Amino acid sequence: MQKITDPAKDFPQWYLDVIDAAGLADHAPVKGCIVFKPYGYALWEAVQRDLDARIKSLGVQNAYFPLLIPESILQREKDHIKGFAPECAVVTHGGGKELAEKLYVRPTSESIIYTMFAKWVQSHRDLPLKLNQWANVVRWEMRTRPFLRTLEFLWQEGHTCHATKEDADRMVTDALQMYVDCDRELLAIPVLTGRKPEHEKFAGALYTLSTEALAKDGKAIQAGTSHNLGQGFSEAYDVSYLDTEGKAQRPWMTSWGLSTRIIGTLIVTHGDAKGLRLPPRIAPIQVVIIPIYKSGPEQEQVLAACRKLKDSFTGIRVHLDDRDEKSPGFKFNEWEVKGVPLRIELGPKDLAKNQAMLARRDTGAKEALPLEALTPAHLQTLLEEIQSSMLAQAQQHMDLHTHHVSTYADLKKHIEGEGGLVWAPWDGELATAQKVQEETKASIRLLGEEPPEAGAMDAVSGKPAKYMAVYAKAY
RNA sequence: CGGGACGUAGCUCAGUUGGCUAGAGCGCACGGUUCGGGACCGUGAGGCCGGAGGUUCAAGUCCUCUCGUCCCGACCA
Repeated sequence: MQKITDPAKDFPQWYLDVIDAAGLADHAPVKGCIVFKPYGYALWEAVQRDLDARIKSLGVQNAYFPLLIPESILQREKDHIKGFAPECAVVTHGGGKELAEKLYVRPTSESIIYTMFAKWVQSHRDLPLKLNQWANVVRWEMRTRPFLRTLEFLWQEGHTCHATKEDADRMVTDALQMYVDCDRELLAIPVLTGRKPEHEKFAGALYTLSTEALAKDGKAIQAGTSHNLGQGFSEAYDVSYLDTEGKAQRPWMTSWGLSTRIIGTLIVTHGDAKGLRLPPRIAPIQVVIIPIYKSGPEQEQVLAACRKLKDSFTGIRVHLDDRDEKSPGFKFNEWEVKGVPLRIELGPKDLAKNQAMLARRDTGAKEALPLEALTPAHLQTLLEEIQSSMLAQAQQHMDLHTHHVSTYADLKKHIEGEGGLVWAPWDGELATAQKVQEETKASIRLLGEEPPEAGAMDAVSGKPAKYMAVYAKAY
């Protein structure tokens, strides 16, 4: 197995090494696409299980819409098509013949879903209509990297239709909170939330809310986003309903999504020089048991003890690595690369003392424990402790790399130094944001909920500030 | 799509001014000895040198085109 590049020396190479060494994904024979290997797909399945339950608890039902969207349908919302057309894959032939109308491979599904909403929504009694789909989408990105940006990616996209702006606003914030909860509780990823500036919002949206995580290299990553689409899509797709007074009304739409990019976010949030580190709640294997023995009678004794231990761990995702051809040292390293939170080592010396060694992946701490103390309850407690410890570590990293500045010099200093999230007053002008982006590569990730202090000036332009903005280099 | 680096065994790479039968380490298969932090010995399998075209008596090596990967930009989840 290959050695992993030191993340301090070459973070991008470290990222690729971890994906390879941990067996998460492989390059596909298609430009910009990856194959999810079973261990990597298991992570996505865990996200799906967790998020699907949360989505349903918001009263949203799952449905599925076609992959291919007729050009005429995609074109109906002007801003939307303008934003997405340049990065779409287009099907021009089918059945050996050129198609009369081109079919777009969905880059997102607003257009086709709202075309159906137009049929399904007639009365105020049909609202709210709340659907979600788990799907793949294609966006022809110029630059790709595994999980973080691929031509085809997997995600869920929620689409809802409401009678009032207030209802839609509530849906948008509920969806965003759902992502915050999933990020924090399942993935132990702390996130910052806020509104995107006008020039960064979703094509065709009224406004966009997003969650931003912070990678270990100081770059920001969007980890879940939620849009209030206003009435523009209702207009474009001719969705209307009759209110209680029999008057035709335009409903309000929302859409929100979280993609397989979250797996990349997981890697760059928690990974270390030894490889992947997985928070217990998402880990496909939470505890790995490694037997240690010389060939001979002790082999079967040790293995029997390991099996007994494994069988006693009900409710825990446990794996017994009983491969005879690999040495214990090899196994220690392999499971550390794969990020398994807890390791139990059991050998003849332990057996003689009726104990086992217990090692934590998050801290590296190792301790001897009597076998009778290795109960499922004890392990569960420990796994929960690791879960919260990993969230705390990530939160600490984010806090340490969050700065508030009032001068452009300080903004530059932080961005060009260790990176991170930099709060600065912003005058709301696109030109100011562009100047910063050109000179520092940092963009405005989101705007704070609170307005700037009275009299605060933009750190760059010197004009009166309208917002508190978070600048960062981003993935 | 612009700039840079690179495509030789599953992986990482070596291969001299173009020259004879293309190499190493790791991994893989088999046998044996091992097993408390990536074990060791032996044997073996595995290559139209990314692809196409060209120059040449002769191309992994030189030229052109093309496809792909990685990095840095612009675009974006």
